[in-house]
Formats: sequence, C-alpha cells, structure tokens
Amino acid sequence: MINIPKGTKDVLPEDAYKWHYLEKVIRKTAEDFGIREIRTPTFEHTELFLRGVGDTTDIVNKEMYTFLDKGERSITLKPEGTAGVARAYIENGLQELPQPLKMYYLTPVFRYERPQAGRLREHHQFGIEIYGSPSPYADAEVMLVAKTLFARLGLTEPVLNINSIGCPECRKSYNAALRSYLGDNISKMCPSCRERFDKNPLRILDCKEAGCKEITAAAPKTIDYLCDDCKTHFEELQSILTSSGVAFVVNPNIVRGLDYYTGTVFEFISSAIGAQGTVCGGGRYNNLVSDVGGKSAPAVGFGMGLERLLMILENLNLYLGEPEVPIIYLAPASRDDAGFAFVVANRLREAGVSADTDLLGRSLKSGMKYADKRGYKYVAVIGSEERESGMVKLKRMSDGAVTECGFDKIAEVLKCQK
RNA sequence: GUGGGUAUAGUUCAGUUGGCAGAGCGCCAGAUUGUGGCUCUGGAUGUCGUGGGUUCAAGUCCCACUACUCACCCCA
Repeated sequence: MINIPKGTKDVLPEDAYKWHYLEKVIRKTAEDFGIREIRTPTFEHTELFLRGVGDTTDIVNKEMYTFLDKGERSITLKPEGTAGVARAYIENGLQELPQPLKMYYLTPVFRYERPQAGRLREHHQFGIEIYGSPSPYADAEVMLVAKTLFARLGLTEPVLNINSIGCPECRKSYNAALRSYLGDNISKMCPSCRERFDKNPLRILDCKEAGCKEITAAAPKTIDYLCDDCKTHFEELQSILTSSGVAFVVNPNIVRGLDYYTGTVFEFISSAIGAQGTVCGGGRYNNLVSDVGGKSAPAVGFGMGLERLLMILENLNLYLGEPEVPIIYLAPASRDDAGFAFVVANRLREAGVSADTDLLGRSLKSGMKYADKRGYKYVAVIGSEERESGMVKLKRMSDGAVTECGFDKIAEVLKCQK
C-alpha cells in the first residue's frame, strides 16, 4: 500500500464542485477589479526564492522543496506565489506595459512543514499583485479585493488586521529602540525570542508565549518609528479604508515572516478554524522587484489560503455550490439492450446533453437504484418496447413524472425541462 | 525541529478481569411481469498500523518503530 505523501490531500469527485465554485467566484471577483490572471511555473530556480523571499526566513531556511535536476540546476517548488510573478514581470518586460499592472494567480504552493489543522505541505493560494503603484489606494484596493471575495462567499467574519513595519530606514531606528527597551529582559524570554533578538527583532512581537507577551506588551511599536513618508502612507491608507467602508483594526503585532515586506502589512484572521486563523496575508513589497534583479518598481499584494477558506465556509455551513449531477441515465431493460443504450447516450452527448448508460450489465432495477444514488435528474429505460415504438419515456426522478417523446427529441425535451 | 493524543472492514466506531473479530452506515444481490427512494432477506470486504516481548492464550499487557492527528515554531 503506497499512501499519500504527508501533508497532501486528495480532492475526491464528490467534493470537486466546491473547488469549482470557489474558483469561479474568485476569478469573477478578480476580473471585476480589472485584474488578469498570470500563470507561472510550479518550480523556479532556487536562487529566486533566496533573493526574493529572503534567506533569513523560515520558509527559505527549512521549508523549501529543493532538489538538483538532471542538469545539476538547483530547483525549488514554489513556496509562495509572489516571487515567481516578480520574476515574470521583469523577464517579460511587463514594466513597459501601462502601469499599474494588476495580476492574480491560483497556484499550488509547497512547504516542508509539520501538518496540522489548516496547514499542509501542498496547499493552494489565490493571490493578487499590483505592480507599479506606490499609492495607498493600491494597498486599499488589494484589501478590498479580499473583502469583496469574502462578502460574495457570504463571509463577514475574517477580521482585517493592518500594520506598517516601515521601510528599511524606519526599521533601523525601530530595531534600535526595541533592543534598548528589551534590554536585560531578553534573558527572561523564550529561547526563540532570544535568537530573534539578534536576527530579526521584529519577530519578537509575534511571539505567543505568555511570558514574552507580557514583556512585549508595552514594547515600542513600529508605527511609532515610521519615517514621514511611511507615516503619511499608513495614515492615508486608514482613511481610504474608512471611507470605503472596509472595517479594520490596527494590530502592531502583525509583522509577517517574509523578508520582502516594506511598509503596509495585513492579515485577515478568522476564528472559525483552528489555531491557524490567518486566511489571507499580504502587504507592500517595494524592494522585491529590484531585489530579484529588475528595475525598481513598487508592488503590493496578498496570498490567500484556499484550503483554509474552504474550511471556514464549511465550518460556517455556507453555500459551496451545487454537486455536478448528470442529466440522464439510460437504463437498458436487459443485457441485450446495452449496445443500443450506448449508442443513444452518445447521440445525446453530441446534442450537448450529459448522458450515461450502464457499463456493468446491471439489471433494470439495479440500474434504477444506481441512477437514484448518483443523482441523475432523468432516467429512460431503453429496451425492445422503445425500439419498436421509437418512443422513450423520460422519467423525472424528483417526482416520477413521465414525458414521452421520440428518440430524436430527447435532447430537445431535456433542454426545455432542465 | 519540539510536545500531547490516536491507530480494529470502504467509512464511523464498539470489543468486559487477556479466552472463537463485531455493529451502524456504505457496497453487491434478491423480495414472481420492464422502473429508484421506505422496508425486509442474503452476501462480500480484516496482515486488529509494523516489529519484538510477556503468557497455555494478546485486538486487549509491555517495548520499539511507523503513520495519522492536534498544538508549538512558522505561515495561507
């Protein structure tokens, strides 16, 4: 028995319609904002993620699926969606198109993690990217896309948390302030915080240890150390959100774990799923394009976890689309009729009607049971009577109502009735 | 990488002080004429996670391993 790799999931035929529904609403929402799809490869050169995502992040340090291909190139399965888009933006000269350039993607992403509720080794993300606009309106629009999508799915619940972690300039003065605030207290904090102190002090704010939380409760906040430009940007963003009716809370502890963020960061957090409540996370990354070798361009975007989103919808019993049920089942009256039923089914498909017939040599009664369980809307028995008279009885399974028509009229009748 | 929980049929789960491996759901077939749902009858499906140990005897007790799961870290 070979089983499924750890942290991956099968989507079975009986559940696939939920994904189709989700993807349909997502694409429509993106397109309503004038955002077009971009598809980039599932794997990239490892170097892209080292430079894009950042070589101090956990994602790059311990979670990437990296291997040498047969040409000895170091290849990595994408651990997030943004770096590949940035690469494509540069490589295809998209900077020369009218800006801003608004793109979305739907993609699997891969991270070598210990799975738990809402966390997988392969999951799927919907992401959007706006390149070429430094305006806080772009930040706000990105958040509005997520909020609009949630609303269309019937969700009001994920709470928008926003923060600004400032540009590299603000960061320097902030890190100094934080280190001096923590001072001797750092020795009382958890081991990972002590490590963060040197490596990435910002992350200390994100610690969930009770003791650390106590110490950081009154710690300096990044938003109090913003340079004038960053400060103005963050204030304008908040007023745009307010006037657009997008509710939010300023959460100074949102710091994000990817190095490319500058300035605005945000998360939509849900309480409807386990401990992993962030369903959408993003922000601004004005240095990413230049970091991966392009001409500097401002950018803002988010990634949204589709498995988590689906989990929320399921937990809240929200609409998830309709199971895709076939229209008609042609039940052979006997084994001898199977061949004719097979031909009739094919004619119906050519006429644009989804049709099935028996492939197992079932009895008529068993065929009826099968059609009932599979959820066909109609059943027609195909046998000697029908062949002789040239007429079939279309039985509607919901109430047993029967419509009689000629073989050549089946498609027409079904199209009218469904 | 760290910690807790769990592991018996396709699935959800019972299984007593250690004594012949079970149920519900699902699946298949049937209940006289060519018609589903309800009901009834019958049937198939097991390396009791794997490997050791204790014992006359282990699904049950002990040890190790593996997998799953939840949580930490981190992220969506």
